[in-house]
Amino acid sequence: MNIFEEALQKKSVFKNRDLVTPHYMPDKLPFRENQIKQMTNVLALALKGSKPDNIFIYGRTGTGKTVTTKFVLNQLNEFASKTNAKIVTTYINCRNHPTKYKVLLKCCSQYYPEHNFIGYSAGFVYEKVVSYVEKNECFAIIASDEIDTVKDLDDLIYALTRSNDEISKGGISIIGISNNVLFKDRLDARTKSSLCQQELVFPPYNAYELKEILKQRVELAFNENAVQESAINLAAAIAAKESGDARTAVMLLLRAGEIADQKGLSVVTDKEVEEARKKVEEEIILNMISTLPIQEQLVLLAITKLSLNKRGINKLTGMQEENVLYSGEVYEEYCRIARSLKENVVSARWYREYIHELETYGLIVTTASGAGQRGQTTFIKLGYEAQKIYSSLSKILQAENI
DNA sequence: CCTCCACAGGAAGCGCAGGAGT
DNA sequence: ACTCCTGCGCTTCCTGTGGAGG
Repeated sequence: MNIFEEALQKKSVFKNRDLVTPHYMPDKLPFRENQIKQMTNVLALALKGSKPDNIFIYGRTGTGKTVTTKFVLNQLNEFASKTNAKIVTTYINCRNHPTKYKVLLKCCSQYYPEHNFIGYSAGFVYEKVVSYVEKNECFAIIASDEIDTVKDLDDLIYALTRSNDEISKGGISIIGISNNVLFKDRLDARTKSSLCQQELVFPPYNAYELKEILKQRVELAFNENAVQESAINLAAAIAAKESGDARTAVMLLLRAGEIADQKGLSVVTDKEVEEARKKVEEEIILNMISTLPIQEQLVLLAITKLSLNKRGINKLTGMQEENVLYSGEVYEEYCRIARSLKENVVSARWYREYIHELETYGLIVTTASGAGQRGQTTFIKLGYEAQKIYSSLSKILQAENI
């Protein structure tokens, strides 16, 4: 028998596996009715012929910011084309378009699909965007996901806000999406007030909500009775405890289903979810680490190596503690590693910036030294199990040929 | 009490790449 | 095609901090 024929004939717990991948966009968004209503109310102004306020959306990863926004924009487009309202919506992931210029360029490529504006000056592209809106007397809604990654955000917001003065009929509105709560406070006061005319918060899902979401997905994606109720509960409980993140919850189910398939089981139980949990956690860590610059990976490597090799003894109590490291010794270890790998070694000052970065990603936890310690230092601890980080790191560094 | 230690983190500046202006 | 400009990653230098030790 052909090996592919064999693979196709293999029984599966999935009815439609695509529906439990993170890319799938459900047509029902439970527990986001409020946010949808608020967004709809603001954007509906465009249908009545006046410019909607700018909206700023924030919430942690996996709280449904992106899907909800896309969903509302889809509905808006659908309705607008039915009623011949002049509305253009653009969705931009700013991680891939991290400057004012690139955001505007992306808008242009949608407004003028037959033209290619790459290489034109920033001013020209801006004019093109404004004149399109002006000429068509339409309302442009620009949704900028991960807006905190835009370098010259103040300029972008200012330019788009100001453009509304030049446009007599129609207007440009911005929907900014961010998962960084602190980001809002770092903004220039003017930018902040114009971007945050309307604010929307997406709170993390609790265990009950996650359970309902998972149930809905299970019905769509899995065969009937292929997932035990308790397995769903467990997946929801794990995700709720760790982050309230719907994406990890869905990933848990997906991996659990795959594990069941591998074992040739027809039902997904708690056991598979438990196994999937390890896998998903590793995937998350691997993902996070692989996007880090090499130097930060080396700092992290220094921390993991030390935590694996060393006892951590609290000098005050003399007790065997969890692997707590001193900032100084980590720096020394990092220098050794970097030198031995023939990578350049950054200064201690910059190393401290790296430590901050790593902390914001949750990969490490730092605490200021208190009494019992000579002088001022920072204690560093890993945010995840050292062994897991170590295995991810060695995979990545190997792939990079280091 | 003063001084030293072991750092934290601000300020200034430097070399570089790539984009803008001419 | 050319210079000019600007942002980025980084270094150097410096001031601040709070306990330890004399």
